[in-house]
Amino acid sequence: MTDLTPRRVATRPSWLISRAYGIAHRLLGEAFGKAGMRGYHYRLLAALEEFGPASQAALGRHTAIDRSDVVAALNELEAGGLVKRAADPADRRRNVITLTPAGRKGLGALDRVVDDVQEQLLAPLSARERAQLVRLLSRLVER
Amino acid sequence: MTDLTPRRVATRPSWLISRAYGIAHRLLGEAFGKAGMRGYHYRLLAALEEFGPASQAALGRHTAIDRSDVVAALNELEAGGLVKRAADPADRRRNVITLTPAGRKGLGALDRVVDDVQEQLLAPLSARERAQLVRLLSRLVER
DNA sequence: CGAATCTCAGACGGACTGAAATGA
DNA sequence: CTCATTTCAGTCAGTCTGAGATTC
Repeated sequence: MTDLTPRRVATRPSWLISRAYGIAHRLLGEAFGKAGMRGYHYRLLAALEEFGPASQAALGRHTAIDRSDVVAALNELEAGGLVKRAADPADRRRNVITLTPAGRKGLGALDRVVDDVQEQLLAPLSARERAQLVRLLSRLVER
Repeated sequence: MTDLTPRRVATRPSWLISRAYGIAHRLLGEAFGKAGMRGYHYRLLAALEEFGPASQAALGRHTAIDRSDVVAALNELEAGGLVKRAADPADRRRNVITLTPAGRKGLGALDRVVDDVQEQLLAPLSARERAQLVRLLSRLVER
């Protein structure tokens, strides 16, 4: 595969990033799938844990998930008992989303799943090289 | 945006790779769009230049583009006069695709477009750091 | 016969848009 | 009246699947 793609393509940094993304995306998809979840669920749970109960719109901003997709993913999380929806008494347009104890536990389990994926993803690199890669990518990404 | 996303997400290597991919994808899309092209066109032209005239199936393998999408992209390239389709006399199931002189010129122009994007993408890094990043990503990707 | 090639039509999941309903 | 929020329906581009026709 790699040796088949044209050299002018295969050597470009943007191509390497695309391939790395493809690998990460596949690993994450498989790992979340085995846990009956998707990335959206993890990001939403993580935002709730870090920022506390929030409206759906706020969750959308924290996670960069589209407002429509926040609705759908929360429906699923709520059906699984991982979050609770409640009307905000202070502003009745809002639903306040709260992490349940089960949600907190589920988040912990997903943390381990995600850590596993990082390990697989970075397997070819030493600890020193991993730190270097993270440093470089952080600079690339924070512009 | 970055400072809003949950820390457990934002610090993970797979997330950094996703963000880098997002940036690269956007820059490439915009740049190709201005040239009236898409990534598929570039990859097909590059494969033709590097490997010589080829069947559509072979092009699909070299570029990892789906058989159906190869058909569509070649239709567009042919309409623009960048490639020529001809029946293979040795195996009449095949179309042999050939780069035209205009196609070779177009590929050169796209090379410059793509190089521009690399420059924008890597702008935050020094030459030394860019080489380091490429080295690390290559290791990550060739497993 | 089975296998490969080209082509088209349609499917399919992910991301986004528009608009309605509600309320600040 | 304007703006924000929640929700649903529908769109849209990118990718892949199925099936048919042809040829090996």
